Amino acid sequence: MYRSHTCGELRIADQGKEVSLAGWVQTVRKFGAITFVDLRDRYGITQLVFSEALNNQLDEQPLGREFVLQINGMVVERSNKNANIPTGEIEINVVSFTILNKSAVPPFTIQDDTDGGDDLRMKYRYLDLRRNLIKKNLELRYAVNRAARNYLHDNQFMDIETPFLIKSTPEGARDFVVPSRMNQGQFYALPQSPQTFKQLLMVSGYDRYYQVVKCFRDEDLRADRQPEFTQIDCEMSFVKQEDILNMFEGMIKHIFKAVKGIDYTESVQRMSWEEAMWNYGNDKPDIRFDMKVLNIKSAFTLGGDIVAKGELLQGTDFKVFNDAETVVAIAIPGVAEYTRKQVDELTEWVKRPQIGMQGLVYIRYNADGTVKSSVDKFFTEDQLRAIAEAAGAGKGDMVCILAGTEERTRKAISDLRLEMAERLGLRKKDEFKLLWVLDFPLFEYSEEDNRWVARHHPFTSPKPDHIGIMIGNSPVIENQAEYLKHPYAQIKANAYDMVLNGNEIGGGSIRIFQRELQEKMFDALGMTREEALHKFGFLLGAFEYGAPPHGGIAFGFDRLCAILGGSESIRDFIAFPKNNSGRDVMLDAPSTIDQKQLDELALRTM
RNA sequence: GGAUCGGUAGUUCAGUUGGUUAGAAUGCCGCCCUGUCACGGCGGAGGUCGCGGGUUCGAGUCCCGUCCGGUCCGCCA
Repeated sequence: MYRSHTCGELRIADQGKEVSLAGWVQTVRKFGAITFVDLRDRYGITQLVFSEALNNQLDEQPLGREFVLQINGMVVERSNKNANIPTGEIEINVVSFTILNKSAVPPFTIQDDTDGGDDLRMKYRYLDLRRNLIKKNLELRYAVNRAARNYLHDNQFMDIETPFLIKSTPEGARDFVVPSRMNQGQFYALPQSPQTFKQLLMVSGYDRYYQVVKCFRDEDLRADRQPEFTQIDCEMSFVKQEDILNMFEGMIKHIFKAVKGIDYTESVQRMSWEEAMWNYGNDKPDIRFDMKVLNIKSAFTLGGDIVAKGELLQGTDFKVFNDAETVVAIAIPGVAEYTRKQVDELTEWVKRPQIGMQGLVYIRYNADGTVKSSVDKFFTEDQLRAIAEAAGAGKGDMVCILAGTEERTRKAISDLRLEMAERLGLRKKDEFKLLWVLDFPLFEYSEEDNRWVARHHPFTSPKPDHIGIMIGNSPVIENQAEYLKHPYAQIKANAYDMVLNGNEIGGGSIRIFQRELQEKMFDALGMTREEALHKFGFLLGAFEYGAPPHGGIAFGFDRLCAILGGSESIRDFIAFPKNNSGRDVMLDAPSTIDQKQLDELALRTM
């Protein structure tokens, strides 16, 4: 027996017990005759005391950081207690010890505030995983996993595995492909999600399915995006949108409670995609704070008939605004006192290529009620005050106005809103605010291909009222610039996203379950009948045999864990993540393969 | 595909207008220390300044190229 207890277990009540412990040497603090060793395992740290009697043996077998050590000894009360660790009231008087394995000097310290950089930590990930911080993240990940599974199990969901080697159907993201040896020249694809399989399971009558499942997308990485990632993938039969929203609102609340101890009792706020774009410039708004967008002038419409025609600009003569497609503003609380330098810095910030604005117009709403702006030449004080107040500014606030083309400007005001909220400390890590965004457009126009593409995926059903638009109009786009006026641009989907603190954590839809409508959908996407049959014949076929109405949702598991853990980056919530270039620097993968392997696959390298 | 920041001791970083022998902290090694827990004290070792080229009397520093890493845009149904 290597150990009778773990290193996080012993307390003052265990005093006098003879115990054996095994773990890693965290630190060695050597004095003349007495040596303290902190022994660490997954459960904690326990202090060991090596008295003078063991000095000879310690001289022969010196201990170093990360040595694997097994000891036998007696639990005693400490004379100097350490309130910082749970085992701090006791220590072990070591009677005998065995070095189970030596360790090379680790390239970085195994501590919360490690001196290791990201690159090094990834290369020696097995050491990085010893650190408390990463361990806590993985524990949180497991807790979220367990909570989700418990909830789904209690609601009659059944975990069914679906295959990883499937057919490539390049709609949306790029597929990872795997060459087939037995069918030379042919390839499997790794699933971007188990979408069609879970729909087939609904056809088969497994009316509540879930899976915590790896998905693969061959696209560029980000701090919150990995090429292989995990989804909590769910599907239900005989449900309408409302049923799904309720079921999975319940799941997230259950996770909040189980993992964070949070009672999220209020019902989750809902808004349409149009409202989100209109009020926040973003389809996944962070609603922990207000700062809504004022649409001074917009090419985008809300509800089809409410249009900002620019009333606030009437009688003014500022060419930049008058010529712009879209003019939007936000009121930033409490920054009317910003210095010239700070405003200049903000202007530079919006002019960066990533934001791409030409400039920034500001209106200071001073504490004394006066207004001062960068465009005083073109506006009267009353006109400026009217804009400021419409943006929701009060005394002491500053209004920032951006102008330009619709899409870019709307994104820019959203970025500015988030940036300012971040700087003002309004994005609190320990505050969690959920939101359903509903009624997404069914289609999105792809300039590159000059056709409509599915915004969610091609299995998403249109709003029942909008099916007529699909049936009655051709998807052909005559004039690229006018695509927003095409009837297809108005079609809304039975699709929904769950947003947590400005992050999309889940998304789903009520699916198409009738062959005719599914075929119409493929038509709309510019797919020929032959193509549709070739790619999705199995699904169309299945719809012929009694497909029930169904819908579902998938949650980004890694991202959910990261947010609950208070981090922007998902990497530290994945045991073995890839780096920015999609490489595993520990394995040094991807790598070349042997000529023999290539030959078997009938592949040639470049 | 693009933008941007970085690469100097095992590690994290500093390094002035281009100028003598490239520094600090930490880690490592040695000696001292019986109550430390970020132990302390004294001493020591440790460098292809990512790589290649150029400018210059002289390059860690300036220029060009390249590789690697971070962040972002595009992309991610």
